[in-house]
Amino acid sequence: MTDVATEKPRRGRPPVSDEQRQRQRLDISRHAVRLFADQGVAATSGEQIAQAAGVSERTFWRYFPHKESCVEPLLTKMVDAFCGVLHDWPRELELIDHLREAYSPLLDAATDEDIEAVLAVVRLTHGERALRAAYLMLRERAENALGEVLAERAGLARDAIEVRVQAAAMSAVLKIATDDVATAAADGVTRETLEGHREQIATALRGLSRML
Amino acid sequence: MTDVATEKPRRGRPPVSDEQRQRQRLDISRHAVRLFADQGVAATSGEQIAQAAGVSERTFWRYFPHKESCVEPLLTKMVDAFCGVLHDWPRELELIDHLREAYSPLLDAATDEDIEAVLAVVRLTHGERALRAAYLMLRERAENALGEVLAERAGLARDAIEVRVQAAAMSAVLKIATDDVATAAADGVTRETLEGHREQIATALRGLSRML
DNA sequence: CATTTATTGGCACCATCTGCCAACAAGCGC
DNA sequence: GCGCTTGTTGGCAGATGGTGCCAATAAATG
Repeated sequence: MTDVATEKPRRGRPPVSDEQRQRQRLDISRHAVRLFADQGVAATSGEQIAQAAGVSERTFWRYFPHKESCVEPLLTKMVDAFCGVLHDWPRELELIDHLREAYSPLLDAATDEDIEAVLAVVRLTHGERALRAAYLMLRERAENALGEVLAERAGLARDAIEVRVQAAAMSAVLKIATDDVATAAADGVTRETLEGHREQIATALRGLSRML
Repeated sequence: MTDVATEKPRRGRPPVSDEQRQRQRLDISRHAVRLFADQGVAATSGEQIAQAAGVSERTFWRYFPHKESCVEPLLTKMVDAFCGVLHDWPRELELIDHLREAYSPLLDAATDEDIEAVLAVVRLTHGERALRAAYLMLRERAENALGEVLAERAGLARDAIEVRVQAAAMSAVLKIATDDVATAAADGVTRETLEGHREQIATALRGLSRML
């Protein structure tokens, strides 16, 4: 009776592992994004995505509550990686210096194709309302993670006004930098454009501090 | 042949004026928001909104491309008012000082019911994904307007990085302040809660500058 | 009143997404 | 292997979101 796990003999088929599920979602996500980029979101039906990913339409809708949320797994992967870097941000370093050190592994963690796909999505969000909405909501999640890191660093409560404001401001900076890189990489991603993201962030951060 | 207007004798029924159309949209908007607040967005059908507003479902869908965009007229009214205040921001004043002077008329321009409705929408956006998306897109429009004001003040191009970053940061501050006021006014709006918005903004702006 | 143009409402239609259920897959003890 | 239990899948029906098309009507002009 001490261990909760022993109380359940666990009969029957076990549920699929969470990672398994995530990988499945990610796989579908890649197919969906390719279709979105090729023919637009509106012109891509759920049936089409399901077929491309090799699942029935029904299970597709089980994996994704809305069509637009197909972009989520791909984007979250990046956002999570970035949040990880953020989390290791040592107290004594400026953010930009920390990024200079820790940014490259972030890029190596993903395949070039995935990075390309993510940037394609970011570009798509400028014309596709539905995607824009999904994108913005994801950025809010990132802002939240950023808020927690900042709160811990400053020794303040997560909901302190300074923490929230600074998280929002930095998040905005990151958004702009990302947007710039995405448009710059419109035709073909080179290692330089990606490394440029860091410096883009640096420039933007400077622009922020100059406003007093 | 010199005047374009004289070339067209204009026969047949004239198109409804733009303001007329806006007023119609605003009217429907009010009905929709009430329903949204009462029973949630998902539980409110387009048919229901149309019926409440006294138009056919078909024309309802003509006025609003998506269900969620029903909140737009009500929100834009506020955003536009705010942008107007921003536009009159004299070069020599700090933003917060300008707001202290010009903020009250903004509140008087709308009925208490509309203000209440707007705040209700802002609160709703925390739980209703669809509304959140619409809300965020509207905020982007506001950020854009802010960017133009800032660009003019600073004598810089609209797409200069400093301008964009500062607009984004200030927009984020405004968002947080608005959120706080909306939750604070959860049960009943008093004049104080609304005037408090100004000071909320002031506090937030201070929090921003403290980040260096 | 006839003509012209704009808006409206009704209908058919496709796409999105959900509930329900039968089929099947994957573990367990025997 | 066979049952038993549980989780996932796919198919089908159905509600809702949203669009195109067309007839009816409204508002102007002469």
